[in-house]
Amino acid sequence: MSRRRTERPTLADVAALCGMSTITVSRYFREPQRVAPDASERIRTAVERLNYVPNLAAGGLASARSRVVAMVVPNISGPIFAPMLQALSDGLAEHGLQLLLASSYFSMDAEERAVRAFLGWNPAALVLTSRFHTAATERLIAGASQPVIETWDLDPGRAPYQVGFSHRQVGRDAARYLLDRGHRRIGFVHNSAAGDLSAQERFAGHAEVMQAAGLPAWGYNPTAADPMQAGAQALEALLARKRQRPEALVFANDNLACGAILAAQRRSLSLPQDVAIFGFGDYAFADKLLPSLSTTRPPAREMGQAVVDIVVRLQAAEEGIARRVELACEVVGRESA
Amino acid sequence: MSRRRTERPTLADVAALCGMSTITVSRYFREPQRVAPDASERIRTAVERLNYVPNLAAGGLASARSRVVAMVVPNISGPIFAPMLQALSDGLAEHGLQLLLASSYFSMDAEERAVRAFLGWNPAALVLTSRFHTAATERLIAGASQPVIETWDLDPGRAPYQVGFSHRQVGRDAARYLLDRGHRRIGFVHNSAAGDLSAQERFAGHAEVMQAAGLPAWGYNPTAADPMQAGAQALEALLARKRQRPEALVFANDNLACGAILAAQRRSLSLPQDVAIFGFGDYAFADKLLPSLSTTRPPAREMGQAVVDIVVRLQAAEEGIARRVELACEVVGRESA
DNA sequence: TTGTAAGCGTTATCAT
DNA sequence: ATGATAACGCTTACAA
Repeated sequence: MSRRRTERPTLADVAALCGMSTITVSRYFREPQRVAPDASERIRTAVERLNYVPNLAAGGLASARSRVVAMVVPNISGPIFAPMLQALSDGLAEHGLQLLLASSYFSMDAEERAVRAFLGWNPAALVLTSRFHTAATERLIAGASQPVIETWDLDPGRAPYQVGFSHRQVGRDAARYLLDRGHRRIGFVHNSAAGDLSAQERFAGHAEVMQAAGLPAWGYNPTAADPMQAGAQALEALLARKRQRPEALVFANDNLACGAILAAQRRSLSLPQDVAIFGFGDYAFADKLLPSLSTTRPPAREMGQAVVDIVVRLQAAEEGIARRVELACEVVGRESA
Repeated sequence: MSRRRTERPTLADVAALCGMSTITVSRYFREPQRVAPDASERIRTAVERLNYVPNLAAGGLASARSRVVAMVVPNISGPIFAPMLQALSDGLAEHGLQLLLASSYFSMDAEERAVRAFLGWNPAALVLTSRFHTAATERLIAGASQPVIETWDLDPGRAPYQVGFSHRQVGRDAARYLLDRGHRRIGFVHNSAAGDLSAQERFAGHAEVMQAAGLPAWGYNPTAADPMQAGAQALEALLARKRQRPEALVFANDNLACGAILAAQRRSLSLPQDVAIFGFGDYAFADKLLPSLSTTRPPAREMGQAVVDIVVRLQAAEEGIARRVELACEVVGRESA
């Protein structure tokens, strides 16, 4: 008995219409060069006539492969990951691949749920952000037959493919940039959002350079949940200090730094004279602030493209794909530091 | 002969491990209340032991339904659509649905390709941006058995579900806002990116109100491809006019308006005295500029939530789901106008 | 270059 | 409450 619930034509309908077997029509889509020109032409016509759209669930089931790439990002709407997503989505589309997306809000549990659901699709690849996951996620990706690609971070010790940069190096470079400009009392403002382990890596790099220069490394923890408010809070609190008033501040990200710049505007401070401000991320607003924000630009688009490259080469079953792609960040010196 | 290409456990493996049939295990996932408590418990243990992940392609094939919602947006990384995507993705995740995403760059052909690919997944719903599509896309969605939801626009004449707002009304409201503030020579700066038909709707609303007030409606077409540069170009050109120098400018979007504000900063103009600036979109940087940008906030998150609501009710086969959800935009008066 | 047969892992249907 | 069986629409393996 037929269980067809849609009127959608199938491969069999196309095959019947042009008097060929289903497998030939199937080949027409997957390996066109193996189908004779006149057969191709007849198939093309039939496909058009019926407005045939291949059922990808059926294809995925039969081949145990799919043309989707699944990615989990902390958030979609933020200025951080969007450029990478765009590059990823565009690059995948060029190769006939599609993007399945979920956001984790820096919650490893949410990431785990997303990974679990995604693996059910047999994705061509599973792309994650950062290298910190729950134990269950680790188990899932270790047992997965799909390739896993971690982004925004690097860790030579790990098994998955990695496309990223060194957060520690970002911290080092920012500290050196400020030291080179003569600052000595340099503070680091942490992200009030917990779970941003990469930001802690950046602080580690910062601290490393400070200590090598014989200077104290210290961080400030704002309590405000909203990043802009947290940045403002940090600025107010630190400039109010009688002793050890900082000359420069590195913020865990541009949102925090932006909050500080706006707070400085309101208080009519002049930056960077009163205090130099340095961020991370080079968000879209960084060059629009007054003063414009000095920050570090992560290789967002480049990471997206590198992921596409890996996926495409995996699809083609190429050999010798590099397991680790290290990309460089760029210090963008503007007015605020 | 077995064609299994992965070691991944299947429903049959779980069933074998706990001595039940596959269908019972299948029910455990889909209709838990129909499985006896002790059976449930045994299944739960087996699932955990094997780290079982359901094959969604198989499920989708068998049921002709899937737990994915496919969406095509003009772009992912822009400040415009990201908040809606975030709300959509989050809302879907709460209901165990996933988001398949593609960007069209305002190209109807790219949209068509994406729609074609997406329909192959039998998505629970297909979500599009705007109501302008190629003829082939129209044919595809007309013939699709999946529900189609159009967003960011409204058109009573169309068949798909719609969740949006009136761009024409946005144009009207902006013009009235500026008229109320005493401006009379008000210009409209078009988007240099072609294909943004919604922006032309906003201009139509603008023109309507201007003409009703007995004032001329006119638009300026910048040529620079980059929106920020286009905005700057428009400001320079229009303020250089000897006669009919505008008192206020409505920009097709906040990017253009931002370009104008930064250009004004460089020229040390004082806004809104020299010229009032009004945007559209309420992008993340709008309140961070100096002066902060007056603009219209579209109901981005609300649209995402409304789409989720429709999808969930469709999944539950509810009756009487509204085919058109009209949401309101909000004029956000700040410093620039 | 094309075709046949079997199977991918799940769910709908019907039966008990 | 549970199960047997037959699809779902496609691709693999092998054959011709």
